[in-house]
Amino acid sequence: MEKKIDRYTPATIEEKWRDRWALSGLHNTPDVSDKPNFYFLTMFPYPSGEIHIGHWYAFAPPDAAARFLRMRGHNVLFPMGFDAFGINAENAAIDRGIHPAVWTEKNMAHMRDQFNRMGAAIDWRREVVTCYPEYYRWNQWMFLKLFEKGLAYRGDAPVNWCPRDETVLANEQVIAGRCERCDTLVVRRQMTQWFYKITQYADELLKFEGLDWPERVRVLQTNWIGRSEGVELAFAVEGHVGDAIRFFTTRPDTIYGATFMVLAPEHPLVAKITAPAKQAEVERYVETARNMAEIERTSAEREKTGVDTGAFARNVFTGERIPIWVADYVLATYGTGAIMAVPGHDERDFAFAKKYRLEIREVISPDGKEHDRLDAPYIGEGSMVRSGPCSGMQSENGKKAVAEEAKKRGIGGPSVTYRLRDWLISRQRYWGTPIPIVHCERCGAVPVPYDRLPVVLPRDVEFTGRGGSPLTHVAAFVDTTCPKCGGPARRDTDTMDTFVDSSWYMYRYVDPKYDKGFMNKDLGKKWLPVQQYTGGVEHAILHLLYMRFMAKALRDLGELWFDEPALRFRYQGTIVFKGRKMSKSRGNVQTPDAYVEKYGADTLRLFMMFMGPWVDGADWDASGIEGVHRFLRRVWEMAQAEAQPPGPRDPDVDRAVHRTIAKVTEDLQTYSFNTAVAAMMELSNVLQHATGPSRDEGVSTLLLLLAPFAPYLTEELWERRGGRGSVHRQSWPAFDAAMAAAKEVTLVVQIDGKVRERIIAPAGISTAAAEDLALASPKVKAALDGRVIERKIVVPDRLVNIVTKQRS
RNA sequence: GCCGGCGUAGUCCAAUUUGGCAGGAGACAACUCCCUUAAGAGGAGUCCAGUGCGGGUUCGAAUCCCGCCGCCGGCACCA
Repeated sequence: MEKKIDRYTPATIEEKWRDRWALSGLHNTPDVSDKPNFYFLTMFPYPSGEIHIGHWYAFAPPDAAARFLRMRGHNVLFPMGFDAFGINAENAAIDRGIHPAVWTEKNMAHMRDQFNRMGAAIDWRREVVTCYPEYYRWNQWMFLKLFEKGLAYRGDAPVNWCPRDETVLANEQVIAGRCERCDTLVVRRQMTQWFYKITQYADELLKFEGLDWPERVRVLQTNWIGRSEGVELAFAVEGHVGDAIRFFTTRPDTIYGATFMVLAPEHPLVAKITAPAKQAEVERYVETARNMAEIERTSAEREKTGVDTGAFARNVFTGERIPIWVADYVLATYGTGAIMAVPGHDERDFAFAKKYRLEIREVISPDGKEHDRLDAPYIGEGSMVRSGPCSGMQSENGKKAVAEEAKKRGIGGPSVTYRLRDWLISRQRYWGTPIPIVHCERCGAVPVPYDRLPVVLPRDVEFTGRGGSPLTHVAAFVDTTCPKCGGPARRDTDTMDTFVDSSWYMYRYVDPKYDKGFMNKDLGKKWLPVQQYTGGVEHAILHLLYMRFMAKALRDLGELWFDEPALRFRYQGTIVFKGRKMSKSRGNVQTPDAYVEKYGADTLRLFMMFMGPWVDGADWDASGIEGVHRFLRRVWEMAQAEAQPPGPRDPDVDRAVHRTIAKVTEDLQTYSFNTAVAAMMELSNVLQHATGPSRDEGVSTLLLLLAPFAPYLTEELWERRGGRGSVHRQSWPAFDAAMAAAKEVTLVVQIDGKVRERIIAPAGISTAAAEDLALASPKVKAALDGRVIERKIVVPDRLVNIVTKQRS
């Protein structure tokens, strides 16, 4: 009797299970259970309004990995939320007159729904939304704590300004001179802003001990921090007692070749020391530099420019007067913003000296001899020449000698400089966390008392897109009284960088409603630190660095009991479309909706994981989606076929099943989703031609293996096959090495590396027996005719290679 | 310029960790045949590279080493 199997209609079964799972609370994670807790976190999205293909790629594979861990016996926390502050919402308000809060709320509602369609096993009871006052009040609380500790400070510095977004940016948000968000060329501005002192943790951030993070991310962070060892020295300025110029160098051994000094245009001493005759020229130069786009100014290709200040410094080591120049090839934001220029041994100084006819002197010689003319700077190490008492020393020793001498004279000593700058957190935008500071004419910058938090972002605001931050025009917000003296005062109208929000959100998920602190520590102790974190590699030196910093700062405030927020990190590559990054402005964003409708969420999930290695990303091309859909349809048919009549087991089928268990288990641990899917396809190909109990059991095992990948289909089939409870509550199939082991192997027989014969042999055959078997083969005998055997190499269960030479 | 990573059938990829049969693990596309349908589809099979190029190590190299070429990231006047 033929059993009639209905067609696989994903839309029906997916809707059915979405409802049932929601009702039964299948995805809710208890804080305590009989299983060990496991915190699996994936970077939360910005609520742009649409879950696109890139989101699927970021979320579907980790969801499968988290589901896998559940079946492996862990109590897995897999939360989701929204990084809900940010400039897009504000721009929507300006362009379309929708309030950012309304726009964001609408988008989140839509995206939650899309997440659920994807079948993501999210415990929504723990959702975190960063734009709610109950969340951002803890941003403010942390700010005040950091302020008390000196880890938050207000400083006047040259900062990155994005003219399009009309706000300052942190260094990490400037990519190749352009705004990370909108790609606009960034300019420098001198401004007083709030900073978080991430540089205090520079050395600790370089340590990755105990962290299972990809090499690539560690290298990116290490380079970004840019630790550099050297000495810091000071040269006195002629006629300006007490205004010595401090500078950093990694090559103190070249100090006898320092024939001039250079200050960055923003250096505070420039105005002070410039000779009256040069004043106009210097001012003009500084002004020009100030107005230059950052990218142009820092381009190494551009010809160097500068002006003489007319002032002189004294090179303590040579005793010479050396001119002080101003040039924009010296960066105000690195080291002390000043250098000793050694044109003989530095390419940049050499080019500058050539152009302005400054003295170029050789003080390091590769061969120990003095040379009169240098055609190019010599960058390497060597022996010191024309270096007074140090002459004849090797660079290596000279470095120490100079450092010691400087220390003795009290003008400097060993020093370490970092490329990393403090994190600028102020933003001149509305849709963010208000900085909890009040400016009083008498008391200065006064922190808002803890009991008056949160400082709530006013809702009633006009969005014109002109005249700076909308907050500055809201009198009800700005006008306040000083918490200290009670006099009239103004609130700080800047808001915090949204990366502040995301630097600690992982602590909030454990109990997002908790109102006695940023984290419910009793529950936090059961979950933290995060055991597995996933997300895009583009955050390697943004979010991931800030998040590590914040953990260390909170630890030092006594709020955390660990050093690192996430122990293991894995990233996904980027999905591009026709070789270009997907973005709204390019108008090439690919949406999943049509595919979900046609093939179902399970197919799209599976396809996302099948496209290729997850770390590699891919160029979006849906042409292969039919293949995975066909596979699911075959599983659908196979799992509902008549039960097999009783009969003998089939060891070949059993072996295929257990090898697949091993393969999928391993691949899920290493995030090799593509090969896991391939292995399941292979198994289904085997099962289709199998019979007997091995087939029935194999199909059940396949459903379990497939459950994390295709949660809807497997749940439906599990039910139809009379499975008890949810397939997602089942234990992961156990691997049986004995069943996976082959009883027979194919031995390849090579003669001089060329394959001549294949022999079926029992597995585990001894070396001697394998050799005998090979030599007994007629084909081998024929091939050996006229040759002498030199040696035999046997790889157990794989091959026999017979090395010969011509019989002489 | 510097630092990473990657080059395998028409396409996406596997085998690289641990050197051991590339009659490719899995797919897409194309083609042939079979079976079907209201339309979709389904099944069986065929086609297709010798691993970017050159050298080396080895009994044996896609895999290890060296040098080129190409592509993709990141950094880039950081003293």
